[in-house]
Amino acid sequence: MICQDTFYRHTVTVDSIIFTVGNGLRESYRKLPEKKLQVLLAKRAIEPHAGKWGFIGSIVRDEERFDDAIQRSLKEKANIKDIYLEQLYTWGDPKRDPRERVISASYMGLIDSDNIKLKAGSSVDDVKWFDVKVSQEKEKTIEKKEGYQKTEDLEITLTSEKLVLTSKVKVVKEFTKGNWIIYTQILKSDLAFDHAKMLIYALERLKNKVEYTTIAFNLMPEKFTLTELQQVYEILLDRPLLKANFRRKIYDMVVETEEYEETAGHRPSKLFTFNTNWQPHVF
Amino acid sequence: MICQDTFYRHTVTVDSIIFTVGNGLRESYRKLPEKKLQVLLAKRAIEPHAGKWGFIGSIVRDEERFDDAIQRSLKEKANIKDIYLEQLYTWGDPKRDPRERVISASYMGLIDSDNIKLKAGSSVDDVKWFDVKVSQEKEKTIEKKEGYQKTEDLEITLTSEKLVLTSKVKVVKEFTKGNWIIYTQILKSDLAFDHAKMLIYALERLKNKVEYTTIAFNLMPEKFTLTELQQVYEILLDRPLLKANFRRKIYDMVVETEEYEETAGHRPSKLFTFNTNWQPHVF
DNA sequence: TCAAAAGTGTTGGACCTACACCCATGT
DNA sequence: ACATGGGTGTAGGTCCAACACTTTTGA
Repeated sequence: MICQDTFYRHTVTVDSIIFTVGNGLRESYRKLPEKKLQVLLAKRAIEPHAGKWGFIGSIVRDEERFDDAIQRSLKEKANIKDIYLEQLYTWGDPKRDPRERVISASYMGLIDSDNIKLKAGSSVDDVKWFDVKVSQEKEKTIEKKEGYQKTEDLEITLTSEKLVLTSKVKVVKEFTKGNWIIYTQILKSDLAFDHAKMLIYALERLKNKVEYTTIAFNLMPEKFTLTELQQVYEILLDRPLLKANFRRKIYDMVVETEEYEETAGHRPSKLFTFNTNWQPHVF
Repeated sequence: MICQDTFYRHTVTVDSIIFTVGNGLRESYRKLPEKKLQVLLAKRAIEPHAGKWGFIGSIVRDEERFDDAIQRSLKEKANIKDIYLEQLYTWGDPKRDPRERVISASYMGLIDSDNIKLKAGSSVDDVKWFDVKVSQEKEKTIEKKEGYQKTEDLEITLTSEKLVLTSKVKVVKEFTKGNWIIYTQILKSDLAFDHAKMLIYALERLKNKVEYTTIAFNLMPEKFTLTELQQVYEILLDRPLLKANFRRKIYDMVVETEEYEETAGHRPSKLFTFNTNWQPHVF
């Protein structure tokens, strides 16, 4: 049995879920452009799922570190270099790839898309930013003996110009004896593999981390206005924030510059940068 | 190149880092027993690292889900069944196994050790709870251009009766542009593989999760006193808590029973159970 | 009687929420 | 003039840390 075990070998990939916040339309000369959450997808040129859109990833080669595989795939396939990434979760379901078992370690990255010139590379036909919209279709909470269970049907809509990809995912969150157990099931998806699941998972983590870290700053350009920063927070948290309170909260994390945004229709706003001396309160 | 990639195959394992809180000595008839954090280790019967102590794990078989592999290995090797586990991190360094590349998905579990009868099973010579002590030997913070860097030398001491295992680990935490990047390096370790790294990582996560979840309840028996619960929190957080404040904080999460602890030397304390109707404030 | 722990009440401060208000700009 | 966003002040409430105090028990 010991010797047998040494024969089990698996294909392992890394996949990156890259988010950015893009500008929408400017309604009038007075109004600021709307911001919107976007995710990077590539159109697969190779089987399986050739022609479908999915996250950028790659098979991990012999003697290749995960980090190297991730950075290599992003460079080769989309022309993205040296970005902040963090490991999210490793997906091990034997059936997640239709042909053979493939284990995938997923990573999340956040970038300012204005700093990046996307370019489709090897084994992908196209790379694009897709606007992300998740809406809850149904929701049900039932009491259980030791806790309760919440079922949500989510519809994910990803749009890029005329392209629209939709997925439906059922999320069952069970709270038993103090622990969350979460099952996710894809009901229908235009995305490759189980990437709809990965997206839901990444969005959840993103929301959580925005609250108690400074990851949101990865989405900002070098210099930004406080309203821009607030818009980014609002989009990530998916709720409106009060200006005065938001500013007090992030006061220590930013430093003002001497520059102003030359806008139109209203008072110009000061530009800020990230305060590199800022320290989180707890280590 | 596409065809080439399909040939890369890797051995994948799952490893479980199981914590419990055990009782120490009772100094006098009046005093309560000291509590101490413990971690489960097995003495490896097979190569590589035969004879060394390490976490319980197993190679993931064909068509086997990660969860199944974890639960199987715990049952086969230590006689532990159906416990709460959560995925921690996947370690992909090509050199982490001395013989061939092995990728490991690590899981963290918390149990009440009194509910478990440990029994060494296949491919392990022994399984034991080890008291965990981590002490900081050196610490240095240096300012960098965009942030700062903190270096810690940690000494990990794991003890079980007469057995003492020590490890020294250097942790470099870099805070750059709002992101934590953490490198860990094992200087010296009595544990198998990179398990010292895994332990440090798990302890960090454990501390964080105790603050904003109810995982600590996994360490408690069905019925417990509030002081016992507080002791568990104190050990996990590694700092003393004030009784009155602690009780107000966990007030909603517990329900009192009619029973009392028959103690000695002081006023008997009421026994509580976890409140299964308790809901975290934010979903 | 007394050491140890069980258990509760109070106070001041930090922080958060909500809202109100004034300022500066381009058309 | 005015719509729009820039920017700041304040009042009220909640939560938390720190401390003080009373109660109950077994030896």
